[in-house]
Amino acid sequence: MTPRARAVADRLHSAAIHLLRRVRRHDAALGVGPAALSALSVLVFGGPRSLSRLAAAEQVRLPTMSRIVAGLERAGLARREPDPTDRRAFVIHPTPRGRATVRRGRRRRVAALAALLAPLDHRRLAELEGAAACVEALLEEGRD
Amino acid sequence: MTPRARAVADRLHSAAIHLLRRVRRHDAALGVGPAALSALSVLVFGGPRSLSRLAAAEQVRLPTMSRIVAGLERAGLARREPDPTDRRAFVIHPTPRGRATVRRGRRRRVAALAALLAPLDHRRLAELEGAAACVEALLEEGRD
DNA sequence: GGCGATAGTTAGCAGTGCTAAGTATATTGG
DNA sequence: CCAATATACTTAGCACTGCTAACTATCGCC
Repeated sequence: MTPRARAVADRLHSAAIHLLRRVRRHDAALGVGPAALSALSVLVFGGPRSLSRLAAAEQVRLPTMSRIVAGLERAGLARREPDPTDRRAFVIHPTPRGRATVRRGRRRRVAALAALLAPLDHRRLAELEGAAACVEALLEEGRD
Repeated sequence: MTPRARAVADRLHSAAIHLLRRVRRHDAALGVGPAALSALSVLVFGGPRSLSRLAAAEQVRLPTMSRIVAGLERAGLARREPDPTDRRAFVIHPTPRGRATVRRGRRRRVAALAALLAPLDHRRLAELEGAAACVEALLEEGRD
């Protein structure tokens, strides 16, 4: 373990915490919590899936995701269909309202970050995007 | 607002959420919540300060930070000294145990991220560090 | 001295994480 | 084929962390 990796890990952690705190207020205006919004995004962009698979994608335990999906249903943002191949399971789908909510949240978030990203040139933007993609890829493959 | 910025904002948001969920479990072993740990880190690395200034640094409201600091005190990780220049205010200091806890959390976090960052070459590491620094700098100057 | 601003607390709510324990269905081994 | 085990999900209950509203105490200024 190099001091280099230590420093990078610390900075990533800190930057992630502060970035999320910044956007949190704007997401709050949607009336949907951050975890619910993130799960809904997965359904919209990654496609419908079972509760278990959604929980795995979000790195959260089953009961947590169960409650989140119950909230999404209550809010009319997702619905569950029976899984024809397994009567224990459901397939969770986003509703049209759910899709609209994800789009709206995305717009708000972008508006909030616009002021931040504005001063960056293309090279800098590309670096940020590359870094984010890199982190996501590492998390994906390093799935314990 | 370019589609480019939209895409970058989305990826940053998603990467931040998933990165934090990954490290959360390891931080849980400390017996200190993530917000408390982050506040304590600020005290350790950024120096003692008042509740208000700590809340501002963490982008959190006063009552939230008040409760967090109360918890840190109860756990023996921080203590408050009266501010000699203002009898309404306190200066929050980390205790030796608080410093040790931050160090331990840092070690655990690094161990957790080590497996992720291991496959990266120096160029990639530098890119991640640059991106994190960039985000922090933007958040700092864009302080509303 | 008094008035508005600032530092902090308390109470109470919502959201999100967890484990433990229970139900229902699937799968597997004898 | 039936019993044991494993899996999908729910419910209950706890902890942490965000918020606003309402309060107290002090500060700074006229």
